[in-house]
Amino acid sequence: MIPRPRTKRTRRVSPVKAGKIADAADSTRIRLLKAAAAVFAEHGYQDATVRQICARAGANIALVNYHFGDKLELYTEVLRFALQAGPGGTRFDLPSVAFEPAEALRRIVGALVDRAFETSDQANLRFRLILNEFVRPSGATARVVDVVMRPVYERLREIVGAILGLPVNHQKTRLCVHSILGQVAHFAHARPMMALLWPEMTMTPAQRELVTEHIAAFSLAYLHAQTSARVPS
Amino acid sequence: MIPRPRTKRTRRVSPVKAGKIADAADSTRIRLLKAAAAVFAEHGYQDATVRQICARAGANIALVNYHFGDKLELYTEVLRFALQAGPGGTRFDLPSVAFEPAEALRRIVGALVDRAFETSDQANLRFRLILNEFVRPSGATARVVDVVMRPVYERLREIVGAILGLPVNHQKTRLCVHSILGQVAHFAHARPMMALLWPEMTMTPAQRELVTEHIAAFSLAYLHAQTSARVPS
DNA sequence: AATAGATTTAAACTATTGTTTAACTCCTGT
DNA sequence: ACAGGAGTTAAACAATAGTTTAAATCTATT
Repeated sequence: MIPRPRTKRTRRVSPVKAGKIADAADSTRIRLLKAAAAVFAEHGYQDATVRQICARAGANIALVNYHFGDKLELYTEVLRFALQAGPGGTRFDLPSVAFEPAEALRRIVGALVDRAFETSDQANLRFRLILNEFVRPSGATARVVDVVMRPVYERLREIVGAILGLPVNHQKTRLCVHSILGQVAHFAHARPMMALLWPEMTMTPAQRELVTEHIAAFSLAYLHAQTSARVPS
Repeated sequence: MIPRPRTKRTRRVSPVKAGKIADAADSTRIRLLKAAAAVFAEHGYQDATVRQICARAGANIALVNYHFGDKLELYTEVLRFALQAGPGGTRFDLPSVAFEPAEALRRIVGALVDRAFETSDQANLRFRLILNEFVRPSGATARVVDVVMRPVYERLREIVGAILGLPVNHQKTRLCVHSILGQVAHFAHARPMMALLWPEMTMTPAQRELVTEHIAAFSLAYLHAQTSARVPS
């Protein structure tokens, strides 16, 4: 897996990088990035193979090293490429601050759940990349967290804090945020297990909406109960 | 990874299997099982290597194939070995039916959380084996589910159903059970991510108790709210 | 003690991984 | 036209994986 460090030679960046040559040159580069995004999202960093990626991109095996140096740099580039706002799409559907907190919570949960089960969508690729990082950190985990996870986390803390009437870094605020994230991650992640325990739950669109509503209601019950019966801890 | 199917030859079982020879024979077998349980629990099925296991057991590399046929059969045997009730311990601390449902829920959550963070304990090995199956099914997933996960799942359905006043296979009952399991799995599983988002949460014993109490309270809020404001769906 | 079978060992084998090499093609600028 | 570099290719390389082999060792029974 980890070959001995040898003469690592990344592509010498062309002096005419942005010139007419760039189009044709970037073509396979982009194809590799797209293929890599799909394969990494499906299998995770460790299980995705360079050959898989190249086959999907219709490129030679050596090209990932030629264009990106090595597999990890390709992965980092995929994250940079896939995690930033797509063309015309907001970064992670962070609901506007205009919504009342409860509605904002519903929307962010809905966005996360939809995203987790949407197939073959770029937004979904993003989500799966993150989910994989959750359980199998890959050396680029810190970047994933900073770029994608933390915004969602901070936004959720604002929303939950607003409902609870507690500061965003209060212990209780954070625990609740993790409870919400945990539910979403579980439904998205434990599918092979759920298929055995609850075969009827196949996450059809209707079931997805049901799950979203459930998670929101399940979470809001506690949040609202805390609001009404306030005992400063 | 998957070598071509050749002449698969498992150990020819000795005719004097239960005789005096068995002790010495089972010795390395048991050592392999214990080492394998630890390594599989730590790294998961795919990432654990036969060489790691044998090194830990102080055994030759060929012995896992000699005694178990192949890696997957060893893993299956580890599950059979590790997942059944240990000497003098109940299977999964399923709380007695004597407790009132809310207390039973607290206890089962507490047992799961403790188990998830207890280090170097056999019960913890069990739990980690299961957690790994959650996210990276290994071909023995069905067995893990049947032997370990399903009892917890069924028990939780009884408890939640009792609080909700709904049958165990009602949709809402199942959704709530998954919300609870999801929270536990999340706190147990997303530690590398949580270390980045919430560095202070290091799951000390005190924090574990806090998390347990939180998950129970968070979940019971919804369950109790549903009980009081019943609207048949 | 001797023998037969069970167990253990070191080494090899096969497949797959990421990576590198050297030749080759193609295009561009002079 | 042609020199030169960017891009591409097939092949090989090194490391590691699980597995197998054939010989050595051990052990229990005769």
